[in-house]
Formats: sequence, C-alpha cells, structure tokens
Amino acid sequence: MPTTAISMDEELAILAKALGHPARVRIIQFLAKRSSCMCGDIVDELPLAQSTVSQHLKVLKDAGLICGDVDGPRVCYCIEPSALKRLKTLITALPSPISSPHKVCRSA
Amino acid sequence: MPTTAISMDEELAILAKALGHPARVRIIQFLAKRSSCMCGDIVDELPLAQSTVSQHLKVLKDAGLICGDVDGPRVCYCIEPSALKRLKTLITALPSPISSPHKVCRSA
DNA sequence: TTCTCTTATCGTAAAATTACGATAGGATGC
DNA sequence: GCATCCTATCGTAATTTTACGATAAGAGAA
Repeated sequence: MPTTAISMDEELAILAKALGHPARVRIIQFLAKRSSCMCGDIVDELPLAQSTVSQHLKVLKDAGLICGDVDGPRVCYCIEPSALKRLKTLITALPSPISSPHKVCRSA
Repeated sequence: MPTTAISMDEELAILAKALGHPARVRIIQFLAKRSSCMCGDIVDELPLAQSTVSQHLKVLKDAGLICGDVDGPRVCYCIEPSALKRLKTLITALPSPISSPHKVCRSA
C-alpha cells in the first residue's frame, strides 16, 4: 500500500529528515529514556510552545518514528522500535569509503 | 573554537538534517561507492541542475560530511569518514526503548 | 591572450519549515 | 448539564529549503 514503493534513498531521507531538528532528537531521546509512552510531559521538557511541540510530534509520527495512543484525556506517545531500528540499519548500511584511492581530501 | 560548544542533540540534528534529502543520500552513497573523490559526475548521476547539485554539496560540506579539494579545473569531493562514523555512532547510541512498560502503542 | 571546461555563486520564485497564540474537540470530573 | 484538562488544528508570520537559469571565477588548452 505504499504510494509508489519508495526507494531506500527516500526512506533514509525521510527518517533522517525527521531527526533533523534538535527538538525532535530530544523528543526521541526522552521517549526512549522513559522507555514507555508519554504525553505532554514533553512540552514541559522543551522550551517550546505546546502547539510547536505538537507539530514536532506530528513530524515524527508522519515519519513513522513514533506513535500515539489516546489514553483517556491525554495522549500516550512512544517510539516505534521497528522504525528506529530501520533507521539504524540504513545508516549503518551506508558504505564506508574505501580508503584513499589517490589522495584523501584535506581542506574544504 | 566551536561557536558555543554544540550539544549532542544539535550535532545529531545537523548531521541528520544534512542527510534529510534523497538527493543528498544518493550523493553520499555515490561517493562512498566510488570510494574516492569525485566531481561533477555527481551532476550526471542526478536529475537535477548543476547549480542545485552544487547547493546540495554545500549543505553536505557545511555539515562536515564531505570535503572538496580543487584538482586542476575540477573539484574532487569525498566523504569525510570521521563525520560519517560520528553519525553512525550517534544514531546507534540512540537508546532502544525498554520494552512495553504498560502497553505498546498500536495505532496512531 | 582567448577559448573552453568545470564549478560556485547570484538572483529569483515556489514551497516547506518553524514558531507562536488562539481556538476547537474529546474526555473526565463536578 | 457545565467546567476543566489535554491535545490537535487553524491562522499567521518569519525564515529556510529547494530548484532553476544566468552569470562569474578559476584552470588548462589552443
């Protein structure tokens, strides 16, 4: 049911992009540390408005990195372990460059 | 000499953001596969204008993931192995969530 | 020098991101 | 019912990203 069967490039790009903001990295770390689901405690943890945090949560959710369950009046977020694992796999799979074919670059 | 001594959150966010575009993922893969430095062959590899590719290369360079050496009339890009390694380390270091404290989320 | 090749930068426009306050909507408690 | 709490969404504005063509700048060849 994927829209067009996305490539590995796109998949990695989507996951990496979702992590491409300090606030979202901290959210992931917070959720992982708390291990469990959490809700708006994340808002207290970040120097951001509630609506902004909600937006970041949506980005992470759209990327599949987290999921949210309604738990009474509040929402319980937790990491999607398979997605995080997938990200680790894709990053690790990036081939390490074979050392210096002629000369390694030095300056920019 | 870091601007303010960036945190690990920011460091990971910067690296992840740089990878957060399919074109840039493909550039990294291409450079790693070629192992060695490369120049505007990257332009031929991507369905993008030369100026756009140059912009993507700049993003990767600013993030420290690649470097470019002038080699006569052309520029020789290559992966900065330490930065790629650092990214792998930071991603891998993301704590895996401790399994289900009460109940794992199911739907979004 | 002049011409050519390669790459970076400029200028621009469209789209996406980031952030906020304000508001709506759903669930619980009174 | 009504009030309250929590979260998502709306509306908005400033900034950034993405993309392109056009142009400049550097190096080598004729």
